[in-house]
Order: sequence, then structure tokens, then C-alpha cells
Amino acid sequence: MSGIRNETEPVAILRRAGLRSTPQRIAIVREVYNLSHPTVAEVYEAVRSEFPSIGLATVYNTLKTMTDNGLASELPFANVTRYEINTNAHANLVCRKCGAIEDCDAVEDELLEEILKRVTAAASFRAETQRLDIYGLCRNCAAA
Amino acid sequence: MSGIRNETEPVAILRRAGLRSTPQRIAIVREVYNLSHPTVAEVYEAVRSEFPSIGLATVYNTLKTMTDNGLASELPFANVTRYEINTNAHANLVCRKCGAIEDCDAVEDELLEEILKRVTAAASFRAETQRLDIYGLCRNCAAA
DNA sequence: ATAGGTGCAAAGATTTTGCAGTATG
DNA sequence: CATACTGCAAAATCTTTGCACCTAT
Repeated sequence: MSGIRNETEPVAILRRAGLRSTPQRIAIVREVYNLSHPTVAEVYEAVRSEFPSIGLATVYNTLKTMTDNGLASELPFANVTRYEINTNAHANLVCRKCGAIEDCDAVEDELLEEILKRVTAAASFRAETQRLDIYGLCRNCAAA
Repeated sequence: MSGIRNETEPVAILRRAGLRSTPQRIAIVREVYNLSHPTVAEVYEAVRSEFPSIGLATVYNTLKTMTDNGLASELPFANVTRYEINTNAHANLVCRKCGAIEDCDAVEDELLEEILKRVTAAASFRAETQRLDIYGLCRNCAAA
């Protein structure tokens, strides 16, 4: 419940990845956890309320560092790149109308893992990770 | 075998989508079929051997038009956007080392369709299409 | 004839890089 | 203290847009 075991504690997360815990980074990590699939600009805006002088390049650099160290994943879309914290394999639901993105529970980890195994078994390809985006209409947009 | 029924005939493809068949477009459509998941620059280079004066903007515009009219799909990656002809649902195998991309047969259309149905049934989301990228090592890179 | 397409150049937008100063481990 | 990080500004991409000319229907 508290203390250094908390996996969502930015300082612990950074330390585990061997990265220095600067105030800016702590805030960036926190926002990537708080926000849902944020863009660089969204993280920048969120962090700026606490650190008005932070540079956009720092946000870019930090998100790249996080990605390189396995803390986060880049999700390139047609118009923007979004980021998400690395968790279990999962699908993302992307609304083609309002652009909302949410994690999908209906496609289980196990199925996604099973797909990787199947590909490695069948294809001459050593499957490691995957990205599954499902496009359609979210509840609100489907209703309208 | 020949004539207007040929689905890969650029003129027929363009006409079916209600687009004008200019020489440049015909060449662009042909190259998107010939090349595997090409980038804008790759299509541009390929078409330039036939039309040295073609503008890069024309390639951008045409690929966008094709995407808007359901002929092709954009595949945004971290560094570049690639394009592919719209076909059956399928997964793409992306090598994290050499960057090669190939269509995956091991994940069947049916499974992907089934996932969409499952999501629509379970989640409050009307699933329509999807993009599944599987990352790992291709045959060559896995061997090395 | 005319709506739509082409090519060029300029403008936008996004992301990376170089560097001097600063703070972390 | 040495290394790594920050912030700023400039640069490098990548993509879109405006406009005058052209061409497929």
C-alpha cells in the first residue's frame, strides 16, 4: 500500500530502469501513468503546470528514454504518436469518430500470447510482442 | 485472366473508387501493389523512373486519396508511415532488427474477425476493423 | 466545358540535435 | 565529482497547402 514496493511510484520505476530521478522525470512518469495514452504535447502541458520552465525537448527525450528502457511503448497513429505504460499484452480500442482510446478487456492476455506462440510455431518468424488496435465506434459515438 | 475483371488492374481499381485515371495515379496504384508495405518515398522513387517530373506532393495526395476511398491503409510506424492495399484482415510481421515487414498467414482471417465480434459483444464498443502488428525477429535475423 | 489532378514552392508541424549550464548518484 | 539531464534554439524531417496550369471525363 505504501513505500518503495509501490510499482507506480515514479522514483522506484526510474531507479529500477537505472535512470536518474530528476523532478522533471518524476513528473513525466507520473503523468504517463495518470493520463490515458497521452501524446507528447499532453504530457508537456500536464507537467508544465508544475514545472513551467520545462522544455518540450525534455519531454521528448524522457519519453524516448522510457521507451528505450522498456518503461513505455510508443503508439504511432496517423496524426500523432501516443505513449502507454508497458503492462500486460492488451488490445486498444480506438474510436474512429472522437479518437478516444481505451484499453480492451474483452481480448484476453492469453489469446494474445497464444497468437504469438502460434506465429512462432507456424511462421519462420520469432514473435516477441505485438500491437493490436481495434477501430470502431465507442459507446457514445455509436449512440449518436 | 485478362480485361476489366482483373482486380489488380489500376484503371479498374481507380474507376471502381470513382477516381480519375491519370497516368501518374495508375503508376502509383501499380507500385503500391508491387511493393511490400511501401513508404511514400519508396513509391515516389519507383514511380519516378517512369515519370521523372512527378511531384512528391502528388504521391502524398494520391496515397491519401486512396486511403480515404478505401483502396489502401496507412500503417504509421515510429519512423515512417507505410501503406498497404486493403485486403482481408491479416497480421503483419515486423522484424525489430532489419525492419522487414511481411503479411502473416499463421493468424487466420477468421480469428481476427472473431476478435472483432467478441469485442463488440463484450465491450461497449462497435468494433469494425483492426490492425495487428507482431514484432520479433524474421528468419534471417533470428538465425544471425 | 469543367471538375479534378499535377507540379512547384512555401508553409506547417513534429521530432531531433548541439551546447552550455546544472543537478544527481 | 563525473556523468547524465535540462532547457533553449536551431536544424532536420515529414506532410500539407496554395496556386497556376493541365487533362480526363
